[in-house]
Amino acid sequence: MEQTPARLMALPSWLLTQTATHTHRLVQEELARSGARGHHYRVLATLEEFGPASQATVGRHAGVHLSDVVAALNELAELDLVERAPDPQDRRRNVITITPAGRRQLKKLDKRLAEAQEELLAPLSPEEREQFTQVLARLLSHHER
Amino acid sequence: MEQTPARLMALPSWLLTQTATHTHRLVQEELARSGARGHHYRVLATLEEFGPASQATVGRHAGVHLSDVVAALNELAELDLVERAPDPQDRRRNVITITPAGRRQLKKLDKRLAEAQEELLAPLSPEEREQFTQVLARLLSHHER
DNA sequence: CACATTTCAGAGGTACTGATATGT
DNA sequence: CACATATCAGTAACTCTGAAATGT
Repeated sequence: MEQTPARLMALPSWLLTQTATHTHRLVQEELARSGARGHHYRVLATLEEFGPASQATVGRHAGVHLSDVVAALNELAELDLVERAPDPQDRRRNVITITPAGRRQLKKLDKRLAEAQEELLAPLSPEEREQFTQVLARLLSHHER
Repeated sequence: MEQTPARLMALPSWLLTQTATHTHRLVQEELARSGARGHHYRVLATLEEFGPASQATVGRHAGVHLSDVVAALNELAELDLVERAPDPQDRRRNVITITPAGRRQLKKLDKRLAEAQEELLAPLSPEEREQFTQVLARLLSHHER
């Protein structure tokens, strides 16, 4: 990469989105080593933390668009990491449940992601990492309102 | 948006990429108000700061993939914001030059982006903004090596 | 009837791969 | 010949829109 215009280097939005691009690549590579992709982790994490739920609910928790939840669940069900069963209470719904294999996969992915964080934050001291994370959390919650 | 799994909220990579998504949207909306899109600003800024250059050079400075430089320049040339002329020294090359209208557009976009930064960083104090920007710059330069 | 859920088809911006034609 | 440039076609992951079918 050659020199970047000063205008760009001074723009937080540019620094942020560029860093996010690198981060995204790191995360994707780590997940791929366990045969998973972006949405898979979010969906599995949601199911483990909030329990069985309809696809719509899973999507809202996981921040995955409804249209994309379908595809993600197809893939996860294919690998027997989740189960999809009709809800007898409300026949519009499917109830999605994480399987034991899904929990094992989730644990693996947790480790992968821990490594990705390490790579991402490598140049920062522990205090800086903490601060940085806090600031990001504040920004995100502000923009989610 | 409903509650997000704790696992995700604790992941810097997640916070970063999510915030980047919001940021990207902010920036896009601002640029769109002046009829521009992502690559346009980067290309114009590069041309103004480094002077006329070949398409390949522009792309490397602007961080835009060569395949995409072509399309961006087509659009910018269509709007008379840049000029594309064959290089007599090296007949493989086009020399790209920003036009006066291009400079005016760039100034407008600078203002748009300043507003986007303001929105992005709204919850932070001036010192926090400064720190945050510094940390991002360190992370980016680390991952660009 | 209004509304929620699942599903599919497709668009739009970004990043990238690969092939080709042209020229140094 | 190796290499650089400009161009085009197409892939991939992500986010989102719109519409249809089903059910509450």
